[in-house]
This record gives sequence, C-alpha cells and structure tokens, in this order.
Amino acid sequence: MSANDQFVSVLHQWIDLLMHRSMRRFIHYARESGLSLSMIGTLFHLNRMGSSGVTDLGDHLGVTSAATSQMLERLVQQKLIQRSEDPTDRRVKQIALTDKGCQVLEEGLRSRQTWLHNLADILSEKEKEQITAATNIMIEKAKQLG
Amino acid sequence: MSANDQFVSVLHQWIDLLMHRSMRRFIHYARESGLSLSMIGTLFHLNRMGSSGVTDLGDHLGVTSAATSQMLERLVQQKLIQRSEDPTDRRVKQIALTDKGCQVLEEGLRSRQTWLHNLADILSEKEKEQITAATNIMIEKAKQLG
DNA sequence: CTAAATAGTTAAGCGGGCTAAATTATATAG
DNA sequence: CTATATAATTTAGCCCGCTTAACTATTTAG
Repeated sequence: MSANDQFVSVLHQWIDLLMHRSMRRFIHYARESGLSLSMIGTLFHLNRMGSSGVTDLGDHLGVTSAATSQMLERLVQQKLIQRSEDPTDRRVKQIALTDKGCQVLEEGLRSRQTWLHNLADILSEKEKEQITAATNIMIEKAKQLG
Repeated sequence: MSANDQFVSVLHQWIDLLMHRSMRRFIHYARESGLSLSMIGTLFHLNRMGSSGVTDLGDHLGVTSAATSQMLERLVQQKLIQRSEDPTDRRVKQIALTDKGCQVLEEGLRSRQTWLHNLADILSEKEKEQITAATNIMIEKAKQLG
C-alpha cells in the first residue's frame, strides 16, 4: 500500500466515523424541525455565503426559481430567513438568515461540540497538540484545493 | 484559550470544511437519485448494521411502520433493497441491500475518495505521516467514546 | 385451544415540494 | 421609447411521504 493509499484509507475511516455520528442526528433534527433537504441546504448556504438571491439559491439546489420561492416562503413563515429588496437591482430579493435562523444552525452544531469536548477529555496534552497541528495542515491544504 | 478549546476549535473548522464539501454533494446526489431522507437513512443503516426488520428501520428513523413499509416498497421497486421472510419468526421480513444498493452507496463515497487523493497529492510525505498518525489516535479514542 | 400481542401491509386523507406556464415588476439593448 | 430579457411570484397539477385506522398472518400466554 502506497503512502497515499494509506493516508486516504485512514482519513476515510475518520470521515466515516464523523459522518455516521452526524448523519443520524442530522436526519432526526431535520425531521423534528420540519425542515426539508432544500431548506437545510439553503440555511447552510446562507450561513456560509451570506445573503443571496432567489435564483442563486435555486441554482445551488438544482431546482426552479418557482420551487425556491415557495420553499423560501415557508422559511419566512418559520421566521428562519428574511427577504429584502436589493437596492442596486429592485428585481432581486436578498434572502438572509434571521437571528432565529442562525440559532437553529448553531443548535445543530452544539451536540458535535459536546462530542468533541468529550474526545478532548480523553486525550493527553501531547496528543491534542499533535492532532491540532496535523489538522491545521489539512485545513490549510484543503483551502488550496478550493 | 485552553488547550481543550483550541483543540475543539480546530477540529470544528475541519469538520465544517468536510461537511460543507459533503453536504452539497449529498443533497444533489439524493435529488438526482430520487432518494428521500428516509431512504438514505435506511440505506446507510442497512450498510452499517446489516439486514433489519421493518419496525426496527422505522424506529431508527422515527416514523411509523406503515410509513416505513411504503418507503421500503419504493426502494424494492428501485431494486436497491430486497425483502425476505425471517425463518425463525415468519411475521418479520428481513430487509437487506441488493448488489445495486451497495453500488449506489459506494458511488456516493467515490467523489470523496477523489478529493482525498487530490489532498494527498499536495502534501509532503512527512505531512502525510504526521496526519495519518494523528488521525489514527482520534479514531482509536473516538471508538472508546462509543 | 383461545385470547392477546406482535410484524407487516393496505387504504384514505392531508400537506409538502416539485414542475410548467402565466403574471408582475424592473432593467437593459437598440 | 419600445422590445426584450431577467427576477420573482402565483397558480394548477402531480407525486411523495407521513399519519391513522383497518386488516392479515403469525407467535405467545394462559
């Protein structure tokens, strides 16, 4: 097994483990909140990219503007997002997360945080330093991949 | 910032990055395949846990057996799973992935693999070793957390 | 053997989420 | 100014996924 293959294999295992932990929680969370895949994708996108137009969001999801508009209307009703007119082009509506929308996303991350703290507690100081250093390298390089 | 907080923060960043990469792909993949959240959850569960009964799968998703039964019927029609009678209790149906079902899951993982190889290519041998060692520690300790 | 419990399916009904097509409002090209 | 293009919404219609309730088949308790 080449050094690359070994690297990929180990990372794969780690990501599987993370995904398995995240996926069930994620699916449950979505169901309880009454959020669809599209809604979740939209909230994540807004959190990451900032406010966006309706068509942009639809393209990102791969659905029509009509579908997007309807889905956004439901998110507005749930007070998770807000619409406002783009002053530079009054045809476009700027969609942004409300405070409540941000909170909902943060809650989704909280149990991960708990888990990470539990993990930190059973690692030695030396191990934590080693992992932090290695992870920083990956973050740096991953950003280069765009 | 304590050593723990720094560790958690860096890992958080890394997981965010992974999740962002995975989530969009995942949502697109699901939409293209016509798979719902429940179907995906079921396929993952079967892949990880092996064949299961209808009620088990429903409990896992948090929906009724009726809903599960209908959803499974659609997965059977797509030839992603198969039903068979449990010989020890003929009331229960054993649900298992078909070969096609396994393939579908593997395809979902393939683009991640590609990305990891790209990442490997821009890391030095020393860095790869460092990351592999650190990740192995996390995998080991994470398993202890159950 | 009978009664109750359990596993799964089926049917009816409700609402979600998608599309295509029509509509409204605004911006841009000639 | 007029014609065309673009951004978003509304409407009608379809299918999906969920629930409850009724039903079938099988197992278990007494």
